[in-house]
Amino acid sequence: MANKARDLEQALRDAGLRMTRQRAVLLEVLAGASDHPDAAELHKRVQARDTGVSLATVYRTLTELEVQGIIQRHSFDGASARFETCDPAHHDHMIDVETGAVVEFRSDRIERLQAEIAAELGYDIVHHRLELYVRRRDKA
Amino acid sequence: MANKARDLEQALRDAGLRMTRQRAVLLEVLAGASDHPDAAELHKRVQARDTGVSLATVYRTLTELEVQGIIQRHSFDGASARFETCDPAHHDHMIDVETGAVVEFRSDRIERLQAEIAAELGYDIVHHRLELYVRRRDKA
DNA sequence: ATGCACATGCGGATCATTCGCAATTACACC
DNA sequence: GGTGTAATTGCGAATGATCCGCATGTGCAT
Repeated sequence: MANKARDLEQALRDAGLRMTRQRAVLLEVLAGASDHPDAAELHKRVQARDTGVSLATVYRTLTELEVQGIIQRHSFDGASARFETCDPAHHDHMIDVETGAVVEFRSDRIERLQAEIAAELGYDIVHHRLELYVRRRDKA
Repeated sequence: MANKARDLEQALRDAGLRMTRQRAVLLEVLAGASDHPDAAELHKRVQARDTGVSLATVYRTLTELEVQGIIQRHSFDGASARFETCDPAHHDHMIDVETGAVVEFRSDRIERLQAEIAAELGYDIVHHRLELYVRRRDKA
């Protein structure tokens, strides 16, 4: 897993987008984020490396990256959108309602059931969203 | 299914809220809505019965009703929030990405799997959100 | 009936996000 | 290494959804 930022840059170039200074910084930040930051947080992190990047550009680039399928945008419970790079494998989210921490998980069985349900009603799934809002189980 | 509006009124009163002309109309509209309207749409329907109800009041009342657990607020994919009265039975949503239509469904198997997954990671589910964004299957 | 806390209606305020537009700049081509 | 052109950027202003402040109105317990 050498350089994730490089992979993102390549993906961006492959999508026919130009590599700019501001995009490079944003990609580095995205590559280094293990959490799920929102646009304002990303902007802050980007500014820490290069003060010459506007929030508008962060938004524009995030939108572009999302359209190109390079990153994903999540809107948990009506708050501002949060982003993450597209992992090779799809996953859903579990949000700890007390700490706000996000845990990723995946269940092929659930995925299969979803497809079945949609099919029964005559639909194909374009994408889905499964979020479990949880609380750490009381340890006795 | 006698008078749903009456039930809502009772719930509102039981919650210690006052019954006003504007709330009565909104409750009637909510009781009669089989779809999942947003605040603007609800306001429009309310105005059709009584022009003297402001959008701010619709918002305030919807928020109050949600807090009291009388209605539910859903935020599908970053669009404006949509509301529905709380049904006795929980259900999830399937949103037609082309028409915006919402279909309700429920799968006990999925619910069970969700609980299992959370339990495995040491969590209890507080609530969840499962949305399938779908497209009508091409009928050959 | 009466009072007063709760509601309402405005318009203005927020918050996240987007847009218009003029100034830059990446990158293909020479 | 120049050059041209279309993609990008940075502002600040525009949006759209939703909420707030405050003065006025009104349910409802007494």
